[in-house]
Amino acid sequence: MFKDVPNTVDFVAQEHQILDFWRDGNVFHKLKTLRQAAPRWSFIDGPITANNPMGVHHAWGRTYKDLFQRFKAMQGYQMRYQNGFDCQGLWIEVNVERDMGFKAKKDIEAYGLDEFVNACKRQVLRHAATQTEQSVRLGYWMDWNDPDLLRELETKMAQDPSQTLTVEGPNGAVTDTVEQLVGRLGLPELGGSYFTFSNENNYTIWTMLKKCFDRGWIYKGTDVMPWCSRCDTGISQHEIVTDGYRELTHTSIFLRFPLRNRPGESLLVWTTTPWTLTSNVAAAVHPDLTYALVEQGTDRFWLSKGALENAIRGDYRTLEEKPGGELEGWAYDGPFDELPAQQISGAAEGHRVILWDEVGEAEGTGIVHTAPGCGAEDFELSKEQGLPVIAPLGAEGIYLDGFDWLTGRQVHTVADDIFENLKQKGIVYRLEEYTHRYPVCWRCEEELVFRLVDEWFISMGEQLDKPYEQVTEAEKEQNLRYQMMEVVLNETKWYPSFGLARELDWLRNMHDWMISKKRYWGLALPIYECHECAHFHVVGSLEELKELAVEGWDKFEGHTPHRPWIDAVKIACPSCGAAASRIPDVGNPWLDAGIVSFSTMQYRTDRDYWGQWFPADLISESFPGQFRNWFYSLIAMSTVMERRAPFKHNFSYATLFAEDGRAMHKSWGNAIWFDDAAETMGVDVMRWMYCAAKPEQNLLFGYKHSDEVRRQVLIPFWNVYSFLVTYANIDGWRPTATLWKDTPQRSENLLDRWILSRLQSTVRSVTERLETFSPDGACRIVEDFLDNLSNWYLRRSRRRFWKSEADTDKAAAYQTLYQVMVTTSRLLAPFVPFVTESIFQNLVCSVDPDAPESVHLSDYPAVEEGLVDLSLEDDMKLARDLIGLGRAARNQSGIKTRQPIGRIGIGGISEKQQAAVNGLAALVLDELNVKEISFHEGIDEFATYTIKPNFKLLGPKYGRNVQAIAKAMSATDALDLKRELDGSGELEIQADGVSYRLDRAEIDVQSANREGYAVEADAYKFVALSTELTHELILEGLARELVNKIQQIRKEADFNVSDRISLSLESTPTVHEAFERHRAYITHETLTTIVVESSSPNAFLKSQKVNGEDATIGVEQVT
RNA sequence: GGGCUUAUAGCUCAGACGGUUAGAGCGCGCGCCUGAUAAGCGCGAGGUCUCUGGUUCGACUCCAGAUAAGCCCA
Repeated sequence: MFKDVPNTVDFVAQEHQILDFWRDGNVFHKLKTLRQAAPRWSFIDGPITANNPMGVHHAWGRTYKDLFQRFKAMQGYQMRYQNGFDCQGLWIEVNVERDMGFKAKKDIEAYGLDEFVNACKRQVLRHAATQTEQSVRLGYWMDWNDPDLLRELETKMAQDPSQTLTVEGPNGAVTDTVEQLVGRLGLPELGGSYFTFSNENNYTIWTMLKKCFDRGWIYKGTDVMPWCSRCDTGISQHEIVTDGYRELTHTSIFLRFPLRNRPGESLLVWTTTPWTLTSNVAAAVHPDLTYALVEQGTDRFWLSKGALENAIRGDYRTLEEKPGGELEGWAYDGPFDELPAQQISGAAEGHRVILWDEVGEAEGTGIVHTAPGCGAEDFELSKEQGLPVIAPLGAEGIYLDGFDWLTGRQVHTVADDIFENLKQKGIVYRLEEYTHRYPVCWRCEEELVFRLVDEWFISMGEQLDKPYEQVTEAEKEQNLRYQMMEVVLNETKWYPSFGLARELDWLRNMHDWMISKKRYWGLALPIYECHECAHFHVVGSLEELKELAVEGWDKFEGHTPHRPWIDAVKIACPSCGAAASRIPDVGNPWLDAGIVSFSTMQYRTDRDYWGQWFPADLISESFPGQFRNWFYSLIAMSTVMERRAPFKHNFSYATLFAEDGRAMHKSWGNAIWFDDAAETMGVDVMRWMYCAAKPEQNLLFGYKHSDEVRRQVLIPFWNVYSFLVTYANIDGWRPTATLWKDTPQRSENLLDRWILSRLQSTVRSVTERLETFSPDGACRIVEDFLDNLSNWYLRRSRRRFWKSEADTDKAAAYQTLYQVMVTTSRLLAPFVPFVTESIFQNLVCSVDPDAPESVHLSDYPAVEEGLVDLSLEDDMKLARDLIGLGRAARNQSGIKTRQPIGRIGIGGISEKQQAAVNGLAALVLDELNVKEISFHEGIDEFATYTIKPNFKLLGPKYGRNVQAIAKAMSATDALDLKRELDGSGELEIQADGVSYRLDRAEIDVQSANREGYAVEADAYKFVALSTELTHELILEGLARELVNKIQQIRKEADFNVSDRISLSLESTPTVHEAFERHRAYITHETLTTIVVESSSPNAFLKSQKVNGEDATIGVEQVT
């Protein structure tokens, strides 16, 4: 006996049972053992930030990762199964700051850097534990750490990081301090997920930076960049995440810059950032725009003609016009010339009009206030034009010395006072509220300002003014940019394919990579600056550091390479020998993630091992953002290290939204937490939603969608399984132990042969789709197959299972359905690992003691070519099409399916197809409830025709003349054409004076209309049913109706399906005639053993209409 | 301003290689089935396949341009 399978199932509860089964049976480790000598398939996981619980959007990506890994495992490959956690950087810091209630960097310093860094590590461990548990819940098979161990480490880190602890690793016990154990997580001796805060990850980045340094690609640059004054750090181009802008309203100001040599005249200037006016050095105009001098009261302004309407309020008079070019060099009084910073820099003295092509007049005044210390474009301009640079802001957005009353003030607090100051100076024209998209800090939402800073960069190579194809080898040799493009073009494939174009676009245009950040928790950049000789040196390894160290080594030793411990070490400057300190900056976190194709695969310690796994066969992440983030950093670092691409295939996918089409947002009430989704929908359902989604399109995720998937995919699948087990148990049918993997025997039954062929075709297509990274295509194919299985094979086969005698046909039905279900479970195991496991356990493991103990330890099904019968699949398709047409005809005529019909006529199909229909006639007759089928050449008996050319054949043959032929055909009576065609087998058509001979195949004959028949037709074939009902047919219809009614009454009376009954019937003579004529049939179908004249008082009685005739039916159980 | 993507039924989406009745699910209407049944099946209504040009005998499909939306960059 199989374990009973109810037709309703709690998928969620079942998933928990399966999880227990996998865990208790160590099934994942058995899989690794099973494949340990197999060929390798390399997947590199993009690290998930261990900063929050996992979201349903993460589950999308993780489902893909698991899908491909499970698929490849069943195909017989070994894998590394290493998950990754992203651990360092500002996003971790920000959350820890928030938890601790810190407002600014000085709070961190007051708290103590060592404690803060420790807290960051603990935060990572905590969330890594949670995300691990959630991933396991999803069914994501990876070499996971024990979450309890991660929590234990977190606790012990809080107690005392220097205490010693022993933990079990894959190759035995490892003893070390807690701090070092945490620093060694993910390394071979400890196993489990990799953590980007690991010592190995950090030191491998050092190796990479050293290579850059040796090539002269690392430099310290001065730049004006977006700055968050709260985080007190620059926001690099590479890390502004998707929504780094907000719609914000600021008070903008129109003000006058009085011209020094044109008394009474001013430039009218506009800005939305009044704090930058302190640092004005020039005013830019477009050389080709027209500028006007307008008079308003006693004021005279210059501004661009196109900006007049927008800028000027009230009446004015235009006095004069000049092209912008003629304004060049005009000197003016700046708004803050009294400030020491203006005086010392020479800006106050030198204010003048400059020309700039980027000036526009769509907003503002067409004259752009230029402050090179406060804006990136302005800074560029200052370099071109030799303008002084005034940098007003220091750390935390505080005005520096030289700004008088502003010095010491915070930039976000000064706007009103600046307006007041300018009003007193009498140069304000007007203020205006202005709404625009303004950059904000992607972590804390603080409005960004632009600040002149020193940061460290990796040079990405000059952008050459020519297409990639024309870049020479010699140029490439020196240029990381083109080396990256080269490896990407030559060695990688992208899914969806447009990913390649997007990555190349980024590579072509990317700026140098800013790798420094003035923060605390992250990679310690191994850059040592000598204050004696200004030389800087990059240290490439721990060993080199030790060798060069001149002080502080004792304070660092035993710690992970993080601040503050690493900062204690000073080295001897390789140039002058003086003691040099590490720059205090930490690294950009994409360095951490980008190095993992080296750091996690023992690049530094076991180059052979690394070579076996590099490059990855696959990486997979969500594409928004990653083209310039992880994909980019991975490629950049791999190119620096080896000038090779880090992966062969990149499968990426879009963004997950809520069902309302908007981003999920807690405050909008449309967010769904992973845990809730998993326990409500079940993860198999979620996984199917993810797999079936088109990866290049955004996925709308929600409960409505999940209900649909459950109803349309999982429940039908489960119901077929439930049906099989239920009847197998009733019949005592048992498969032989090896039946699940035996080649199916040839069944005499066409349905069996058909479904087995369909199964093979499905196996073939699904495998192809998975091999080409098209899971959505695979899902569509599977859904089609499940529909075939459930709504055709099983529906048509039901009676084969019910019949009481155990004949060969019944055995064939059981064997077939059994083998189909087992193979389908294996086929779907990578997609929906839980339900398929449940089915496999019951159908296979309970029978065959030698079977793999899990479906996931079995092999992926291979196509059994011998079972493929494409012509049978075509024939069945034809039969189903005809049945569809027949049903449509019934619908049209209003004759329900229970009413038998004498004959249907079928036409428009070839003789071969007729033979096929004859072969499947029993099916067609039964489905349509008709007595016989007749075939017809033409439809004239049932309807009229339309005749059209077969465009597909005639188009290539006659070209444009096809249209003329079509016209000529439609002008002729279709019946005449049909007769001619039937007579001679061909058709002669005169069109535009030319005569064409068309044979049968070149003509489409289509039907329409009806006359006493109900006819339905598609492009070439038709089904006509005779609507005439003989007395015999009517009686038979009544009989079937009676069976139906009696069955319903049985159900209303709450009888069991196997209860025998006595029956009474009181009705019209016609109904009694029908009953007598079909008595055997009716009593057999309804399990009636006694027919009584009048019912006993205990009988269940019901009066109703039966096909319009009054009838009272009584039923009673017979004991 | 540049790169990439998307535009098909009320909604969510399918529609290699261009072929003349453009499909599914949901929703809606009608019907069927009832030994998978708090399911299932069928039929129907509903679409100028965003617009404009072009290529072609023929364009939802290919090309160009426009419009709108999204992502990225400037």
